[in-house]
Amino acid sequence: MGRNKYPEETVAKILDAALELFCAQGYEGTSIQDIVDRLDGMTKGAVYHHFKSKEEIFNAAFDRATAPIAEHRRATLGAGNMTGAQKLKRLYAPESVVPQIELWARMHPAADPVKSSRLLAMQYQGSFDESADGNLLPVIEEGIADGSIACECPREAAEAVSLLANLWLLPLFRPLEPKERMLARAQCLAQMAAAVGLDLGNEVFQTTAQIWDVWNRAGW
Amino acid sequence: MGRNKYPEETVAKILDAALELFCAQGYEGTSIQDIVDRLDGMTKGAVYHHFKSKEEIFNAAFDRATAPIAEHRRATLGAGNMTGAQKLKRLYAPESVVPQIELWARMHPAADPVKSSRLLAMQYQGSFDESADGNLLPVIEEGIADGSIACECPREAAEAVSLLANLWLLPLFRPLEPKERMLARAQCLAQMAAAVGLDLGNEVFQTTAQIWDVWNRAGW
DNA sequence: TAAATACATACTAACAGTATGTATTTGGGG
DNA sequence: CCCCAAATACATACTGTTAGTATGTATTTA
Repeated sequence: MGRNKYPEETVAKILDAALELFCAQGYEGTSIQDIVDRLDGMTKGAVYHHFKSKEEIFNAAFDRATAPIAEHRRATLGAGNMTGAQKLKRLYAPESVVPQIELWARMHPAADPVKSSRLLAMQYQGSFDESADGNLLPVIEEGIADGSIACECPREAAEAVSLLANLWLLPLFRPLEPKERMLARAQCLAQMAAAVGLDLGNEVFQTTAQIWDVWNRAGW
Repeated sequence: MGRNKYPEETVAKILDAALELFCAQGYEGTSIQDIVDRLDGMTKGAVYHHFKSKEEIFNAAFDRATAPIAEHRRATLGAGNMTGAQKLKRLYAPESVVPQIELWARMHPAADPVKSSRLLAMQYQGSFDESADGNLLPVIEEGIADGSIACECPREAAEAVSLLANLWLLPLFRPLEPKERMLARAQCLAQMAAAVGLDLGNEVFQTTAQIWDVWNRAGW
């Protein structure tokens, strides 16, 4: 194929193919050759010219997919002068969560924790990162500072809520439960969060319902 | 090596070696050859005579290690005529949890979610199984039946508590936090559980402290 | 026009798993 | 108790697939 004048197009193609395959088949279930086969005409040499390992492709593919969504989430928080409590509610409102879910749904992850163990590990690690360096803990602390949130253990509450939201409310690695069960989970999480001073707002239920719709429509 | 009169000894050796390696290096990080190399003189043929795949070795190794502990846990619950609420507390008392933790500590799992992603997936899946088919949900329902527990969403509460206990209170896949942080997590979980009607009892704090000691002594 | 870039081609090493061979034990008939 | 066939417990030698590398070549850039 000679040489492409615009190599970033090649990189984009590689990452698109990789993302889809990693989600559908898992990390171990996807070979570099699988990816190459979707890149009509291209060969492994091209892939290994742009990326030094399968690991790097995996990380780059997910970073690329999730970065704009994280950016959007940050943006909705930054705008206006909201209290910490208001920001917390917005973090779990449909407008913040649904774009992320639509991405996941398009990626068709396998509803099997073992096949998706690598993705699961990412989400697990990500839950701690989200609470520490991401949005959740800072927002809670902001709320404590401005008096809109009363929480005695901000770090712990953030971690627990983040873990449950990412690994329990999101139906990524398990077969989709009936809608009312998912709503019951949301209700349960909201009660638990309230017990440690976090009001997730009533919008979590709309969020959960929309997540379910998206997931159900995607055929899970 | 000819043929062993007592093949179950060979099986035991294989599983012992496999368990240690899978924990220390993860599933993908451990090759069959790694296991064989610890079985002085034995070869791959022996391994594949007793087990049909790496997957099967993995499952057999963990089943073998965890079965007696699960049995012990069941036994402490069965004995005597306790209410559901009392059984629930006992589920998180040191006597129920510490044996399990000592096993994990001996196995030296890697404190890295990605390297241990397969184990993490096991624990994740196991959390749902534990609440559904295992001890937790049945105990809660027993408590509801005998009036000692008032819980509106037993299934959801069981899943949430089980997930947090297994993936957050147990320091399996993340570096060990300072002791006071772990105790704060326990406190936070207890508050959250109480909010959905589950009293985990005061022994969770002793349990958490003992877990920390075991883990710390094991050098994490 | 020389160097850097974007690929392709051809290879290696490690891996899970298989096919097959061989020695030992077991179990049943005399 | 003994003999022998079948089953068992391994060892040896192999295959197919994989991530990754080494190297070659055409195109672009400076």
